[in-house]
Amino acid sequence: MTSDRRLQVLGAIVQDYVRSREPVGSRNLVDRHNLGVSPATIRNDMAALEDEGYIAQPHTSAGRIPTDKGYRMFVDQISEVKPLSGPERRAITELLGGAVDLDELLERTVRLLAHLTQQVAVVQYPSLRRSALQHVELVPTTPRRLMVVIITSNGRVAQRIVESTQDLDEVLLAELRARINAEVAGLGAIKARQRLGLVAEAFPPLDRPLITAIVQTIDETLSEDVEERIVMAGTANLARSDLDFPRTIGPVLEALEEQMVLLRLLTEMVDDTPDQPLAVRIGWETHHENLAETAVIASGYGGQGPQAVGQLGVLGPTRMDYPTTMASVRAVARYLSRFMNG
Amino acid sequence: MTSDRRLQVLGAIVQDYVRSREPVGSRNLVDRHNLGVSPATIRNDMAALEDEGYIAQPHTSAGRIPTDKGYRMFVDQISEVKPLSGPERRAITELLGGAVDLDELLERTVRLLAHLTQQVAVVQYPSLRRSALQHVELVPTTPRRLMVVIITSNGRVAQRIVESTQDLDEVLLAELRARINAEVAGLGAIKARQRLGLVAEAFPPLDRPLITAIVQTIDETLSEDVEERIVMAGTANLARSDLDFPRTIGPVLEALEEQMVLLRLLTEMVDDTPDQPLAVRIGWETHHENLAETAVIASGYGGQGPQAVGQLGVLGPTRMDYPTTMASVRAVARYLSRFMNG
DNA sequence: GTTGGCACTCTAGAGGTTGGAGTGCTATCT
DNA sequence: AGATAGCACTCCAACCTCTAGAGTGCCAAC
Repeated sequence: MTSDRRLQVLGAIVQDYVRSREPVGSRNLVDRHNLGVSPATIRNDMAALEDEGYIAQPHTSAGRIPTDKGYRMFVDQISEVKPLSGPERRAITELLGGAVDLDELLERTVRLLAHLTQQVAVVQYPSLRRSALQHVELVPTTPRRLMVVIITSNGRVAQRIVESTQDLDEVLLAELRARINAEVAGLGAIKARQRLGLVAEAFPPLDRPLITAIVQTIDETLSEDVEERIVMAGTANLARSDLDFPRTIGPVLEALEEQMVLLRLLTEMVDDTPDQPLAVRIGWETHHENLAETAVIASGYGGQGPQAVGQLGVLGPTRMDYPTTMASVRAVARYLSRFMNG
Repeated sequence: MTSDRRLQVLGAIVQDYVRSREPVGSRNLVDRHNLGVSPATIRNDMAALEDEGYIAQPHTSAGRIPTDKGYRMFVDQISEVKPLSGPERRAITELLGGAVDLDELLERTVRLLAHLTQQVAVVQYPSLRRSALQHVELVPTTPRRLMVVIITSNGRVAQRIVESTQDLDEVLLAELRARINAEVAGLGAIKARQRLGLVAEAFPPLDRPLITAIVQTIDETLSEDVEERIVMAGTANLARSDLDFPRTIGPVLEALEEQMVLLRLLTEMVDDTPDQPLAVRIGWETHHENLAETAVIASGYGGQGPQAVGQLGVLGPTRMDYPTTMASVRAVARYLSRFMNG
């Protein structure tokens, strides 16, 4: 990639292809974008771009379409992400501000994102591992069964059942509850787990088994992957783009059902580029066969880079409007961060 | 519908069409099912069936396909639902038995159902309105903010935030918590709501505003539709059948995103036929344009008929294997009931 | 490095044709 | 009266063939 104009040509091809969904030829290109040169010149550039692997032709004597590598170059070229319009921002503020609890906030966020981008949107619940604890509650539900409720400062609530071998003592529970909360309230999960180990020592040996069980349950809950959850919206948008890539919708839906795959992908993505606010994976870059023709745009929220408490993003065909979609993802991530406590 | 053989013919048409996905003609029919009569005779029966609206032809000189009315007749004809095989039952028991909390139980259930039927599966969370309360917890999260956590006997946990105008008094909260639980624990939501009104009276007027707010929040949570939730799985199965009804997948996905629509449909269905264990809606019977070519099979779980605590079901093309699917839905509903406490 | 010209390639779409599956009807048989 | 064989008719789906048009690559000229 040397010439400056070639970049321009690549960008034009991407834009036109995204618009028209059809291979774009040299004549059309000079007509729509005033490049100031003749089709023949463009053809030379195109040949060069094809040699370098940025574009390809479906068949001889058809126009060119961008390759994954071409999209990648295009995306990397995007420097400034354009902000949303005033009314859009106001609408978002109003929508997200009206949410009454975390579930609703995330539900509204994911719908908003799907609506803005016209793609499939995904939002991960705040990871317990990276959240700060607000409160731990011990609720006896039967004489020998206890529900441990963990509440984070960003509003997430997790529950676990603990079975006891002996009848539960209300006084002991109250003391334990106070102790645990004094120890861990306000702390991040990692520090909290360290502190939890000390709690048992303050109690008589007779009570240790129960306390250890409880502490261990909390510890597991704070560390395990099982607690990771995601919400999704906009799958109907897949069917819209179905018209052009009909064979792909099945695999994509399959991938969406594999929540673990999605979660891993999202975290990987943002971890790989900790300094960038937005992470983009295009086609094979997802390393997932079912997503070979899909692009993913993701961002952390509720904290900068590695401190992000969760991820959100959008999946769509590689042939998507990257600038606009990236703008939406970034904006929604910011608004979600703002509206989430802690 | 008079002749006995005509019913047989209708059934044969339904079966063949479900298998082959192609209009079925008279010759093929007599070949595959040994009806003991000639094609010409069948043609007469088919003409009659068409007059009565049970079957139709896509175009003149094509075979017949069942109409919604035809499927309906076929389904109503199914008397005994065949049980699952031994290994299947064992696998289900093992799978559902391994769930550690309600979220996981429902998640596993919906995946199981999707897998068994190869369709889209839907499971509604136990409705708070029809669940028995187990415990209400009041957790102060900031000096003036309170989280009300409601736990039902079937393991559902709902939370709500209550803001107070004055600093919260720990002693008062303890008393209130004890009082509320003494009043409502073990009761169904309806009775609990009645009892809740009495709680405030036992406290000094000064504390009434806060208590009223709390009680009202609980009351709302127990009554509101907003708390209804569903989980879904198997949307990828839509793409499989996509090959034959490609235009329909979009609308269906849209309908699936409208969770309210689904919820209403499920409840309506089971309410309409309170005595039947299974409810079936075929095509237009759903009264929903997007589901015009979709059939829904639903069942309540966790209680007989109107006492069911929630619904579960399956959506698929009207051209589906009703007997098998119905068997799966019924079986899964039973197993879920069994594995859910309360 | 750019451009015009030109021969070449390939696809998508428009007719045109045909085989086969299916129907409805009528006359006949039981 | 119901069942059947025969027959003429219909219509789709599949297969050809053909062509127009868009696009390319390359070469010679600017």
